[in-house]
Amino acid sequence: MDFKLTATAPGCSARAGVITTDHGQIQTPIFMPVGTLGSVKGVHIHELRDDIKAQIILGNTYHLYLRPGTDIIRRAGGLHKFNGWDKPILTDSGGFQVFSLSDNRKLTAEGAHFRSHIDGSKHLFTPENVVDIQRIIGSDIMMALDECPPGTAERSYARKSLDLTKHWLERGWKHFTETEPLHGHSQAYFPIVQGVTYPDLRRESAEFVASLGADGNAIGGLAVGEPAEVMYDMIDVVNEVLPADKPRYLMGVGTPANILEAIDRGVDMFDCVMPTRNGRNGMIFTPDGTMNMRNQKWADDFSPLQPDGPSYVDRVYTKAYVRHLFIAQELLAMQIASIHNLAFYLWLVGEARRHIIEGDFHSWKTEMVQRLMRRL
RNA sequence: GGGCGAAUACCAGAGUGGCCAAAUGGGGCAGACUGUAAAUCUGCUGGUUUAUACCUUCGGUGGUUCGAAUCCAUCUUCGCCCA
Repeated sequence: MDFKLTATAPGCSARAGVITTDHGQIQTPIFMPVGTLGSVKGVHIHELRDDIKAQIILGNTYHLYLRPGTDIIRRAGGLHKFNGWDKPILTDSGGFQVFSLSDNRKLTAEGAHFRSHIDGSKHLFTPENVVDIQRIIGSDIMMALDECPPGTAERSYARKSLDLTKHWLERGWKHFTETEPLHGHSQAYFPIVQGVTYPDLRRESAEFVASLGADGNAIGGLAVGEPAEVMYDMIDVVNEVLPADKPRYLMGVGTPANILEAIDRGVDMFDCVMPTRNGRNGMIFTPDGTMNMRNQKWADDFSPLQPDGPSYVDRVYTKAYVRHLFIAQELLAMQIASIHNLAFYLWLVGEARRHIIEGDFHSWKTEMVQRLMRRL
Protein backbone atom coordinates (compact mmCIF):
# COMPACT_ATOMS: atom_id res chain seq x y z
CA MET A 1 0.00 0.00 0.00
CA ASP A 2 1.21 3.45 -0.88
CA PHE A 3 0.23 6.95 0.25
CA LYS A 4 1.05 10.17 -1.56
CA LEU A 5 0.22 13.62 -0.27
CA THR A 6 -1.40 15.78 -2.91
CA ALA A 7 -1.84 19.02 -1.01
CA THR A 8 -1.83 20.51 2.46
CA ALA A 9 -4.11 23.30 3.58
CA PRO A 10 -2.67 26.57 4.83
CA GLY A 11 -3.57 27.58 8.39
CA CYS A 12 -4.37 24.09 9.63
CA SER A 13 -3.20 20.48 9.38
CA ALA A 14 -5.65 19.30 6.74
CA ARG A 15 -4.23 17.44 3.79
CA ALA A 16 -5.35 15.69 0.62
CA GLY A 17 -3.73 12.54 -0.62
CA VAL A 18 -4.08 9.32 -2.56
CA ILE A 19 -3.84 5.83 -1.14
CA THR A 20 -3.03 3.14 -3.66
CA THR A 21 -3.99 -0.45 -3.01
CA ASP A 22 -4.16 -3.52 -5.21
CA HIS A 23 -7.91 -2.90 -5.45
CA GLY A 24 -7.55 0.67 -6.59
CA GLN A 25 -6.98 4.16 -5.34
CA ILE A 26 -8.57 6.05 -2.49
CA GLN A 27 -8.65 9.81 -2.54
CA THR A 28 -8.29 11.25 0.93
CA PRO A 29 -9.76 12.56 3.09
CA ILE A 30 -12.24 9.72 2.76
CA PHE A 31 -15.27 8.34 4.51
CA MET A 32 -15.63 4.55 4.51
CA PRO A 33 -19.16 3.11 4.75
CA VAL A 34 -19.46 0.39 7.37
CA GLY A 35 -20.40 -3.07 6.15
CA THR A 36 -19.98 -5.10 9.29
CA LEU A 37 -21.27 -8.44 8.04
CA GLY A 38 -19.94 -7.99 4.55
CA SER A 39 -22.75 -5.74 3.41
CA VAL A 40 -23.50 -2.08 3.91
CA LYS A 41 -26.97 -2.58 5.37
CA GLY A 42 -29.66 -2.03 2.79
CA VAL A 43 -27.33 -0.79 0.02
CA HIS A 44 -26.34 -2.63 -3.15
CA ILE A 45 -22.73 -2.44 -4.29
CA HIS A 46 -24.04 -0.92 -7.50
CA GLU A 47 -25.42 2.01 -5.49
CA LEU A 48 -22.28 2.17 -3.36
CA ARG A 49 -20.09 2.42 -6.40
CA ASP A 50 -22.07 4.53 -8.86
CA ASP A 51 -24.34 6.70 -6.76
CA ILE A 52 -22.70 7.02 -3.35
CA LYS A 53 -19.23 6.87 -4.92
CA ALA A 54 -17.74 4.92 -2.06
CA GLN A 55 -14.06 4.14 -2.61
CA ILE A 56 -13.55 1.70 0.25
CA ILE A 57 -15.87 -0.08 2.68
CA LEU A 58 -15.45 -1.81 6.02
CA GLY A 59 -16.02 -5.33 7.20
CA ASN A 60 -15.72 -6.69 10.70
CA THR A 61 -13.48 -9.54 11.75
CA TYR A 62 -15.50 -10.56 14.79
CA HIS A 63 -18.82 -10.66 12.97
CA LEU A 64 -17.53 -12.37 9.83
CA TYR A 65 -15.62 -14.90 11.92
CA LEU A 66 -18.83 -15.88 13.71
CA ARG A 67 -20.95 -15.75 10.57
CA PRO A 68 -20.50 -17.09 7.93
CA GLY A 69 -17.17 -18.20 9.42
CA THR A 70 -13.66 -18.30 8.04
CA ASP A 71 -14.14 -21.61 6.23
CA ILE A 72 -16.83 -20.18 3.97
CA ILE A 73 -14.91 -16.97 3.35
CA ARG A 74 -11.77 -18.87 2.51
CA ARG A 75 -13.66 -21.11 0.09
CA ALA A 76 -15.34 -18.06 -1.43
CA GLY A 77 -11.87 -16.74 -2.18
CA GLY A 78 -11.97 -13.87 0.31
CA LEU A 79 -14.49 -11.19 1.08
CA HIS A 80 -14.10 -9.32 -2.23
CA LYS A 81 -15.21 -12.38 -4.16
CA PHE A 82 -17.83 -13.25 -1.58
CA ASN A 83 -19.66 -9.90 -1.61
CA GLY A 84 -18.79 -8.70 -5.09
CA TRP A 85 -17.08 -5.48 -4.03
CA ASP A 86 -13.88 -5.18 -6.06
CA LYS A 87 -12.60 -1.94 -4.52
CA PRO A 88 -10.63 -1.72 -1.29
CA ILE A 89 -11.91 -3.21 1.95
CA LEU A 90 -10.76 -2.43 5.47
CA THR A 91 -11.60 -4.80 8.29
CA ASP A 92 -11.84 -3.90 11.91
CA SER A 93 -10.17 -6.42 14.14
CA GLY A 94 -12.92 -7.02 16.64
CA GLY A 95 -11.30 -4.59 19.04
CA PHE A 96 -14.43 -2.51 19.10
CA GLN A 97 -16.46 -5.57 20.05
CA VAL A 98 -14.15 -5.90 23.06
CA PHE A 99 -15.78 -2.63 24.06
CA SER A 100 -19.35 -2.94 22.78
CA LEU A 101 -19.81 -6.56 23.90
CA SER A 102 -17.99 -6.01 27.18
CA ASP A 103 -20.49 -8.12 29.13
CA ASN A 104 -19.50 -11.16 27.09
CA ARG A 105 -15.73 -11.05 27.23
CA LYS A 106 -12.71 -11.31 29.46
CA LEU A 107 -9.31 -9.84 28.64
CA THR A 108 -6.01 -11.50 29.45
CA ALA A 109 -2.47 -10.93 28.27
CA GLU A 110 -3.09 -13.79 25.86
CA GLY A 111 -6.03 -12.11 24.16
CA ALA A 112 -9.76 -11.45 24.35
CA HIS A 113 -11.96 -14.32 25.47
CA PHE A 114 -15.38 -13.86 23.93
CA ARG A 115 -18.76 -15.40 24.16
CA SER A 116 -20.54 -15.30 20.84
CA HIS A 117 -23.53 -12.96 20.96
CA ILE A 118 -25.26 -15.39 18.60
CA ASP A 119 -25.05 -18.72 20.42
CA GLY A 120 -23.00 -18.08 23.55
CA SER A 121 -20.11 -20.27 22.41
CA LYS A 122 -16.62 -19.42 23.66
CA HIS A 123 -13.91 -17.98 21.43
CA LEU A 124 -10.47 -16.49 21.86
CA PHE A 125 -9.13 -13.59 19.81
CA THR A 126 -5.40 -13.09 19.97
CA PRO A 127 -3.28 -10.48 18.19
CA GLU A 128 -2.04 -13.31 15.98
CA ASN A 129 -5.23 -15.12 15.08
CA VAL A 130 -6.94 -11.83 14.29
CA VAL A 131 -4.25 -11.28 11.65
CA ASP A 132 -4.83 -14.81 10.37
CA ILE A 133 -8.57 -14.25 10.10
CA GLN A 134 -8.05 -10.98 8.25
CA ARG A 135 -5.66 -12.76 5.90
CA ILE A 136 -8.51 -15.14 5.10
CA ILE A 137 -10.96 -12.29 4.66
CA GLY A 138 -8.40 -10.64 2.41
CA SER A 139 -9.01 -7.06 3.44
CA ASP A 140 -6.70 -4.49 1.89
CA ILE A 141 -6.25 -2.88 5.27
CA MET A 142 -6.21 -5.02 8.41
CA MET A 143 -6.54 -3.56 11.87
CA ALA A 144 -4.64 -4.52 14.99
CA LEU A 145 -6.45 -6.04 17.94
CA ASP A 146 -6.78 -3.41 20.64
CA GLU A 147 -8.77 -2.65 23.73
CA CYS A 148 -11.09 0.31 23.32
CA PRO A 149 -11.82 1.59 26.83
CA PRO A 150 -14.72 3.97 27.51
CA GLY A 151 -13.96 7.69 27.23
CA THR A 152 -14.66 8.07 30.93
CA ALA A 153 -12.11 5.46 32.05
CA GLU A 154 -9.98 6.27 35.10
CA ARG A 155 -6.33 6.93 34.58
CA SER A 156 -5.24 3.74 36.33
CA TYR A 157 -7.44 1.70 34.03
CA ALA A 158 -6.32 3.66 30.99
CA ARG A 159 -2.71 2.95 31.90
CA LYS A 160 -3.32 -0.77 32.29
CA SER A 161 -5.38 -0.92 29.14
CA LEU A 162 -2.72 0.87 27.10
CA ASP A 163 -0.07 -1.57 28.31
CA LEU A 164 -2.26 -4.43 27.12
CA THR A 165 -2.90 -2.80 23.75
CA LYS A 166 0.83 -2.17 23.29
CA HIS A 167 1.66 -5.75 24.19
CA TRP A 168 -0.92 -7.03 21.72
CA LEU A 169 0.34 -4.64 19.10
CA GLU A 170 3.90 -5.90 19.37
CA ARG A 171 2.74 -9.45 18.86
CA GLY A 172 0.28 -8.58 16.13
CA TRP A 173 2.85 -6.59 14.19
CA LYS A 174 5.40 -9.41 14.48
CA HIS A 175 2.85 -11.91 13.22
CA PHE A 176 1.85 -9.60 10.39
CA THR A 177 5.43 -9.28 9.21
CA GLU A 178 5.91 -13.05 9.37
CA THR A 179 2.83 -14.01 7.35
CA GLU A 180 1.77 -13.60 3.74
CA PRO A 181 -1.46 -12.66 2.00
CA LEU A 182 -3.59 -15.60 0.85
CA HIS A 183 -5.47 -14.12 -2.07
CA GLY A 184 -2.78 -12.64 -4.29
CA HIS A 185 -3.13 -9.00 -3.30
CA SER A 186 -1.15 -7.12 -0.70
CA GLN A 187 -2.51 -6.22 2.72
CA ALA A 188 -1.56 -3.41 5.06
CA TYR A 189 -1.79 -3.58 8.83
CA PHE A 190 -2.72 -0.47 10.81
CA PRO A 191 -1.76 -0.20 14.48
CA ILE A 192 -4.08 1.75 16.75
CA VAL A 193 -3.38 4.57 19.19
CA GLN A 194 -5.23 4.39 22.52
CA GLY A 195 -4.83 6.27 25.83
CA VAL A 196 -8.38 7.44 26.61
CA THR A 197 -8.29 11.22 27.26
CA TYR A 198 -4.88 11.44 28.93
CA PRO A 199 -2.53 13.47 26.72
CA ASP A 200 0.64 11.81 28.00
CA LEU A 201 -0.80 8.34 27.44
CA ARG A 202 -1.98 9.34 23.98
CA ARG A 203 1.47 10.68 23.15
CA GLU A 204 3.19 7.58 24.46
CA SER A 205 0.81 5.39 22.48
CA ALA A 206 1.31 7.42 19.30
CA GLU A 207 5.09 7.21 19.65
CA PHE A 208 4.91 3.45 20.02
CA VAL A 209 2.59 3.15 17.04
CA ALA A 210 4.77 5.43 14.93
CA SER A 211 7.87 3.39 15.78
CA LEU A 212 6.47 0.37 13.93
CA GLY A 213 6.60 2.10 10.58
CA ALA A 214 3.25 0.78 9.36
CA ASP A 215 1.66 1.86 6.06
CA GLY A 216 -0.98 3.76 7.98
CA ASN A 217 -1.94 4.50 11.56
CA ALA A 218 -5.22 4.61 13.39
CA ILE A 219 -6.59 6.57 16.30
CA GLY A 220 -9.05 4.56 18.37
CA GLY A 221 -10.92 5.00 21.59
CA LEU A 222 -12.47 8.35 20.72
CA ALA A 223 -16.13 9.38 20.47
CA VAL A 224 -16.86 6.85 23.20
CA GLY A 225 -18.38 9.15 25.81
CA GLU A 226 -15.93 12.05 26.07
CA PRO A 227 -16.89 15.60 24.96
CA ALA A 228 -16.11 16.49 21.34
CA GLU A 229 -13.64 19.19 22.38
CA VAL A 230 -11.65 16.62 24.34
CA MET A 231 -11.65 14.36 21.30
CA TYR A 232 -10.30 17.20 19.13
CA ASP A 233 -7.56 17.87 21.69
CA MET A 234 -6.56 14.22 21.65
CA ILE A 235 -6.40 14.24 17.84
CA ASP A 236 -4.05 17.23 18.01
CA VAL A 237 -1.81 15.48 20.52
CA VAL A 238 -1.67 12.27 18.51
CA ASN A 239 -1.23 13.79 15.05
CA GLU A 240 1.75 15.77 16.27
CA VAL A 241 3.46 12.42 16.72
CA LEU A 242 2.08 10.20 13.93
CA PRO A 243 4.11 10.42 10.72
CA ALA A 244 2.76 12.92 8.20
CA ASP A 245 3.63 10.76 5.21
CA LYS A 246 1.28 7.95 6.24
CA PRO A 247 -2.52 8.04 6.28
CA ARG A 248 -4.22 8.60 9.62
CA TYR A 249 -7.47 6.86 10.33
CA LEU A 250 -9.81 8.08 13.07
CA MET A 251 -11.87 5.05 13.94
CA GLY A 252 -15.62 5.20 14.34
CA VAL A 253 -16.03 8.96 13.86
CA GLY A 254 -18.48 10.47 13.47
CA THR A 255 -20.89 13.32 12.89
CA PRO A 256 -20.30 15.45 9.78
CA ALA A 257 -18.95 18.24 12.00
CA ASN A 258 -16.65 15.80 13.85
CA ILE A 259 -15.23 14.69 10.52
CA LEU A 260 -14.49 18.21 9.28
CA GLU A 261 -12.84 19.12 12.58
CA ALA A 262 -10.71 15.99 12.43
CA ILE A 263 -9.73 16.65 8.80
CA ASP A 264 -8.70 20.12 9.95
CA ARG A 265 -6.39 18.39 12.44
CA GLY A 266 -4.78 16.11 9.89
CA VAL A 267 -6.95 12.98 9.78
CA ASP A 268 -7.39 11.26 6.41
CA MET A 269 -9.76 8.35 6.91
CA PHE A 270 -13.07 7.88 8.72
CA ASP A 271 -15.76 5.32 9.24
CA CYS A 272 -18.96 5.48 11.22
CA VAL A 273 -22.28 3.67 11.44
CA MET A 274 -24.07 6.97 11.85
CA PRO A 275 -25.14 7.59 8.25
CA THR A 276 -26.56 4.08 7.95
CA ARG A 277 -27.86 3.36 11.45
CA ASN A 278 -29.28 6.82 12.07
CA GLY A 279 -30.57 6.74 8.53
CA ARG A 280 -32.49 3.54 9.22
CA ASN A 281 -33.87 5.28 12.29
CA GLY A 282 -35.19 8.21 10.27
CA MET A 283 -32.37 10.75 10.37
CA ILE A 284 -31.33 12.53 7.20
CA PHE A 285 -28.10 14.54 7.09
CA THR A 286 -27.90 17.61 4.88
CA PRO A 287 -25.41 20.46 4.49
CA ASP A 288 -27.81 22.59 6.54
CA GLY A 289 -28.35 20.19 9.42
CA THR A 290 -30.26 17.04 10.22
CA MET A 291 -33.89 16.14 9.70
CA ASN A 292 -35.91 13.56 11.60
CA MET A 293 -38.03 12.24 8.76
CA ARG A 294 -40.63 10.82 11.17
CA ASN A 295 -41.53 14.31 12.31
CA GLN A 296 -45.01 15.51 11.43
CA LYS A 297 -43.69 18.67 9.83
CA TRP A 298 -42.58 16.76 6.74
CA ALA A 299 -46.00 15.17 6.19
CA ASP A 300 -46.99 17.57 3.40
CA ASP A 301 -43.61 18.85 2.32
CA PHE A 302 -43.52 17.83 -1.33
CA SER A 303 -40.10 19.29 -2.02
CA PRO A 304 -37.29 16.88 -2.95
CA LEU A 305 -35.33 15.29 -0.12
CA GLN A 306 -32.38 17.52 -1.02
CA PRO A 307 -32.89 19.33 -4.35
CA ASP A 308 -29.18 19.87 -4.97
CA GLY A 309 -28.07 16.63 -3.29
CA PRO A 310 -25.46 14.29 -4.72
CA SER A 311 -27.67 11.20 -5.06
CA TYR A 312 -30.57 10.40 -7.35
CA VAL A 313 -32.71 9.63 -4.29
CA ASP A 314 -32.30 13.27 -3.28
CA ARG A 315 -34.07 14.49 -6.40
CA VAL A 316 -36.50 11.67 -7.11
CA TYR A 317 -38.12 11.33 -3.68
CA THR A 318 -39.93 14.04 -1.71
CA LYS A 319 -39.71 14.62 2.01
CA ALA A 320 -43.41 13.83 2.38
CA TYR A 321 -42.93 10.50 0.60
CA VAL A 322 -39.89 9.53 2.64
CA ARG A 323 -41.75 10.42 5.83
CA HIS A 324 -44.68 8.30 4.70
CA LEU A 325 -42.34 5.37 4.08
CA PHE A 326 -40.81 5.71 7.55
CA ILE A 327 -44.17 6.00 9.29
CA ALA A 328 -45.43 2.98 7.35
CA GLN A 329 -42.21 1.12 8.16
CA GLU A 330 -41.48 0.40 4.55
CA LEU A 331 -38.05 -1.09 3.85
CA LEU A 332 -37.52 1.45 1.11
CA ALA A 333 -37.39 4.23 3.71
CA MET A 334 -34.26 2.76 5.22
CA GLN A 335 -32.69 2.19 1.83
CA ILE A 336 -33.34 5.75 0.70
CA ALA A 337 -32.01 7.19 3.94
CA SER A 338 -28.90 5.01 3.84
CA ILE A 339 -28.14 5.90 0.24
CA HIS A 340 -28.76 9.58 0.83
CA ASN A 341 -26.70 9.77 4.02
CA LEU A 342 -23.76 7.86 2.59
CA ALA A 343 -23.82 9.94 -0.59
CA PHE A 344 -23.89 13.02 1.61
CA TYR A 345 -20.92 11.85 3.70
CA LEU A 346 -18.93 11.06 0.57
CA TRP A 347 -19.89 14.41 -0.92
CA LEU A 348 -18.76 16.13 2.27
CA VAL A 349 -15.28 14.59 2.33
CA GLY A 350 -15.02 15.18 -1.42
CA GLU A 351 -15.76 18.87 -0.86
CA ALA A 352 -13.22 18.92 1.97
CA ARG A 353 -10.61 17.49 -0.39
CA ARG A 354 -11.47 20.02 -3.06
CA HIS A 355 -11.13 22.93 -0.64
CA ILE A 356 -7.84 21.58 0.70
CA ILE A 357 -6.47 21.47 -2.83
CA GLU A 358 -7.88 24.91 -3.63
CA GLY A 359 -6.37 26.28 -0.42
CA ASP A 360 -9.44 27.61 1.39
CA PHE A 361 -10.29 24.56 3.48
CA HIS A 362 -10.05 26.13 6.92
CA SER A 363 -12.49 28.99 6.32
CA TRP A 364 -14.85 26.71 4.38
CA LYS A 365 -14.80 24.24 7.25
CA THR A 366 -15.57 26.89 9.87
CA GLU A 367 -18.64 28.03 7.97
CA MET A 368 -19.70 24.50 7.08
CA VAL A 369 -19.58 23.24 10.67
CA GLN A 370 -22.03 25.97 11.68
CA ARG A 371 -24.45 24.87 8.97
CA LEU A 372 -24.07 21.18 9.74
CA MET A 373 -24.86 21.51 13.43
CA ARG A 374 -28.36 22.80 12.78
CA ARG A 375 -31.53 20.87 13.18
CA LEU A 376 -34.19 21.18 10.52
C1' G B 1 -93.08 -9.37 19.52
C1' G B 2 -89.84 -12.01 23.38
C1' G B 3 -84.98 -13.29 25.69
C1' C B 4 -79.82 -12.48 26.58
C1' G B 5 -75.40 -9.61 26.19
C1' A B 6 -72.56 -5.15 25.33
C1' A B 7 -71.63 0.32 25.52
C1' U B 8 -64.63 2.71 28.95
C1' A B 9 -59.56 7.81 26.49
C1' C B 10 -57.70 8.32 18.86
C1' C B 11 -58.60 2.56 18.09
C1' A B 12 -58.90 -2.20 20.44
C1' G B 13 -59.51 -3.65 25.32
C1' A B 14 -58.80 -4.52 31.09
C1' G B 15 -61.20 -2.70 35.30
C1' U B 16 -67.15 -4.37 38.24
C1' G B 17 -68.09 0.35 45.34
C1' G B 18 -62.78 3.88 47.67
C1' C B 19 -55.52 2.21 46.29
C1' C B 20 -58.97 4.97 38.93
C1' A B 21 -57.26 10.13 35.02
C1' A B 22 -58.43 4.57 34.58
C1' A B 23 -53.93 -1.72 33.15
C1' U B 24 -52.17 -3.49 28.41
C1' G B 25 -51.51 -3.38 23.13
C1' G B 26 -51.90 -0.51 18.74
C1' G B 27 -51.84 4.28 16.70
C1' G B 28 -49.97 9.30 17.32
C1' C B 29 -46.07 12.83 18.94
C1' A B 30 -41.03 13.79 20.33
C1' G B 31 -36.02 12.26 21.55
C1' A B 32 -31.54 9.09 21.37
C1' C B 33 -28.06 6.63 18.17
C1' U B 34 -20.22 7.92 16.62
C1' G B 35 -14.25 1.14 14.65
C1' U B 36 -23.22 -1.92 13.98
C1' A B 37 -25.85 -7.90 19.16
C1' A B 38 -29.64 -1.51 16.53
C1' A B 39 -35.40 -1.89 10.41
C1' U B 40 -33.21 -0.57 17.61
C1' C B 41 -34.05 1.93 22.24
C1' U B 42 -36.38 5.85 25.49
C1' G B 43 -40.14 9.34 26.93
C1' C B 44 -44.99 11.60 26.42
C1' U B 45 -50.08 10.70 24.82
C1' G B 46 -57.92 14.33 29.18
C1' G B 47 -57.16 19.64 31.04
C1' U B 48 -54.81 23.24 34.33
C1' U B 49 -47.73 26.47 31.12
C1' U B 50 -44.70 23.01 37.37
C1' A B 51 -47.54 19.36 40.43
C1' U B 52 -47.18 13.42 45.75
C1' A B 53 -52.33 19.26 43.74
C1' C B 54 -56.97 20.62 41.63
C1' C B 55 -60.71 20.22 37.62
C1' U B 56 -63.47 17.35 33.82
C1' U B 57 -64.18 12.12 32.04
C1' C B 58 -65.94 5.63 31.51
C1' G B 59 -73.43 5.83 26.01
C1' G B 60 -77.87 9.62 28.10
C1' U B 61 -80.91 10.90 32.34
C1' G B 62 -82.34 10.14 37.31
C1' G B 63 -81.34 7.52 41.88
C1' U B 64 -78.72 4.60 46.18
C1' U B 65 -74.15 5.71 49.05
C1' C B 66 -69.73 9.41 53.13
C1' G B 67 -67.88 7.79 48.18
C1' A B 68 -69.98 5.17 41.58
C1' A B 69 -66.58 3.53 35.41
C1' U B 70 -68.27 -0.10 38.99
C1' C B 71 -74.97 -0.89 42.46
C1' C B 72 -80.49 0.38 41.03
C1' A B 73 -84.27 2.46 37.51
C1' U B 74 -85.14 4.17 32.84
C1' C B 75 -83.94 5.70 27.91
C1' U B 76 -80.74 5.24 23.46
C1' U B 77 -77.58 2.42 20.27
C1' C B 78 -75.26 -2.11 18.79
C1' G B 79 -74.70 -7.60 18.74
C1' C B 80 -76.58 -12.59 19.36
C1' C B 81 -80.70 -16.00 20.08
C1' C B 82 -86.11 -17.45 19.95
C1' A B 83 -90.72 -16.51 17.33
